[in-house]
Amino acid sequence: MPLVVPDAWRPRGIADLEPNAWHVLRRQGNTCVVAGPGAGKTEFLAQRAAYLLETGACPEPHRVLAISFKTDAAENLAARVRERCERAQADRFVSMTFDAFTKSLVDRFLPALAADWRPTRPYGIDFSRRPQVEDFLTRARLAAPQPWQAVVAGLGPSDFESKIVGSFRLPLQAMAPATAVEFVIERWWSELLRRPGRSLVTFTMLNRLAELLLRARPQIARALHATYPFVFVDEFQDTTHAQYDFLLSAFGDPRITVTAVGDDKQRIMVWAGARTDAFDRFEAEFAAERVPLLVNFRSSPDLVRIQHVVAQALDAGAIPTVAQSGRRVDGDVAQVWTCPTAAGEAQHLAGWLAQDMAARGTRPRDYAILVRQTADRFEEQLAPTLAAVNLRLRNESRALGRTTLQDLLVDAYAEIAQALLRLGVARRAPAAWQIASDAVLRLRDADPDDELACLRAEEGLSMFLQGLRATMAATPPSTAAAEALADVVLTFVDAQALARSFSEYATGDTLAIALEAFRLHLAACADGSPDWATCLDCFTGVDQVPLMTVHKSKGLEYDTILFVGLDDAMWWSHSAGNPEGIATFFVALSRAKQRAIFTFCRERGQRTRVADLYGLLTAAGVPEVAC
DNA sequence: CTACCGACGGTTTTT
DNA sequence: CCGTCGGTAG
Repeated sequence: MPLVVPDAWRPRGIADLEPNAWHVLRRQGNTCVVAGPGAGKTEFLAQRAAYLLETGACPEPHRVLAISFKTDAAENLAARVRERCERAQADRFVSMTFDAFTKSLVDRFLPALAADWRPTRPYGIDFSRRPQVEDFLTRARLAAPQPWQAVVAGLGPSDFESKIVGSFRLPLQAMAPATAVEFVIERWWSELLRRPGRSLVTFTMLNRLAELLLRARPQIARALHATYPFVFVDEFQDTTHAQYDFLLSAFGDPRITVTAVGDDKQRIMVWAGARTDAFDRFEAEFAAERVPLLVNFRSSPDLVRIQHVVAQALDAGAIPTVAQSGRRVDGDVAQVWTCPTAAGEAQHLAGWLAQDMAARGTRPRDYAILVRQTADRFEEQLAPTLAAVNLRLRNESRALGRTTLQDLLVDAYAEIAQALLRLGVARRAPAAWQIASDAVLRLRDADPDDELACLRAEEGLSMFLQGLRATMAATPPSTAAAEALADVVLTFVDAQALARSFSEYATGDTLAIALEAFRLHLAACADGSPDWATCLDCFTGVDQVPLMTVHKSKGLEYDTILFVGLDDAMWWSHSAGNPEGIATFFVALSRAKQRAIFTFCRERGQRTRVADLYGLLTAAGVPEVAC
C-alpha cells in the first residue's frame, strides 16, 4: 500500500476526531492524553497507530509499541488496529502487557545480566502472597543488625513488594546495604534468586531486571529504540514504581515519542501499588505536553453533567466534557433508593429490573449491579430474589476454588473444554470446532505440515465427539452428570498433554486450579438447567444480569448501572475527601450510558463515612426515592 | 463443647 | 463497618 500524505490522511472506519485528538494524533513530542470515561481511548490509540503506520511517520521496518496493564486491554487494542488498518500495517503494531514485555526482554537477554542479578534458567514465577511476604519480613527482621530491626519491623507486608522493592534501582553489581531498607531489599533479592534448584521471581522483579538490563547494556536500549520509535502507554494513572522506572530507562530518550493515555480521576489502584504522581512525573521528566480529550461518547448529557460534579471533587480544575450520545430514557437519569431492609431492597430491585426490561425491550446484559466489595455475599442475597422474577444473576467476581469466574473464562483449558461440550450438543458450531481442532493438533503434537498426523488427530476428535454426543443426549444435566462430564472431557484432553503444550501450566498448580474451577462452575450451571445447551449458556453467562465489583467494571459500560450498598459498611476504608474513594465512586458512576442508581439501606450500615459521596449526588440534583 | 473477646481482612494485575 | 476465625476461659 502506498504511503498517505499526512495532510490527506483521514480517520479509518469513523467519521472524524475531536480537535484535541487531531492535535495529539499528529504530534511529534511526548504527550499525556487525559482521557476521561467514554473518551474513546481505544479508538483514539488505534487511529494514531493507523496514522503513524500509513503516513510513514513510523516507516518500515519500524514498529509502534503499545503497552497495557491487562491482557484483555492489550488484545482489544490490537484487534481495533487490525479492524482499522491493512494487514501489512497492523503487523507492525505490537500490543503487549507491561509484564509480558519486560519478561520477554529478560528472557531474551538473561545472560547479559550481571551474575549477581541473573536468575537461573529456567526460573519459577511467584505471585508474592501476603503470608509469604509476612514470613519474609519476620525472617529479615530477626537477621537484621540490631540498630536496623526497628525500621524493618515498621515495613508493612501489603505494599512492601510494589513500593519498596519496586522503587529500588538495582546497582550494576552486587549491593552493599547501607541502610535498614537496603538490607531488606538485598535479602529479598538474594533469597529469591538464590533458591536451591532454581530462582523464583515476581513480576515486580522482572520489571526491575528489565530496567537494569537497559541501563547496564546500552546496546540493548539502542536496539529497542531502533525497533520502536513510537510507544503508547494505556491506563497511565495505574503505573507502578517499577513500571515507571522501566519506561524512563527504556524510552526516556529524545528520539522516542511516548504517548501516555489515562485519567487521574480513575486512579483506583494506589492501594495495589500504583504511584500517585505518574502523570506529573511523566510531564516533567519526558517534557510532555498535557492534552485533554473533551468529548464523552458514552453517557447521556444529564449523566455527563453529574459526572462533572464528581470530577470537580477530584480535581477542581477538571474540564467539562461534551456529551455526544443522546438521552434515551424518560424520568430521572440518576436516583438514590432508600430501603428499610436489604430483603426489601432486593425485591424492589428485582421487580424494577423485570419491569424495565419489559417496558424498554432491554436485555439482562444491558444492566450491571456494581458493589464496592464482597460480591459473593451480595450474590447470595440477590440471586434468589432475581430468580423469582426469572432473572439470573452473573457474579463475575465469584470465587471458584482458588480462582474466580472471570479468570476461568479466559483460561485456555476452560475454552477448549467448553468448545468440546458445545460440539457435544450442536453438530454445527464452526467457532467451537475451530477451537477444538486447533487444541487437539497442539495437544497431540501434530505438525501442521504433517497431513497424516493432523488427520489422525482430527479423527480422534470426531470419535470422541460421537461418544460425547451419545452421553450428553442420554443424561440430563445434574451436578453429578456435570462432574462426570468434566472427567470425560479431561480424560480426552489429557492433563499431561496440557502441561506439555501450554506453557502457563508447566509450573505451579495453575492447571489444578483451572480444572477444579471448571468442574465447580459446570456443576453449578447444570443444577437447574433443563438441558445441556442451557447449561452451557449459563456457563458463558448468556442473558444473565452481571454483578461485579467496581474494580472489575473499569473499562466496561452498561445502559444502566445499579450501585448496591453506598454505605459505611461497604466503604469502611473511605473517609470524607479520600481521593481514591471518590475515584472509585466516579468509576462506578461513569460506567452508565443512560442511568445510574445507587441504593442505601439502614440495615447494612450508616452513611457518615460516605456523607461526602451523598453530598456530591445532592449537589448534582440527584433525587432520593424511598422504596 | 460453648461463649466470648479481639484481631484481621476486605478492592487486583501480571507468563 | 462488620463477618469470620482463632484463642481461651468456663
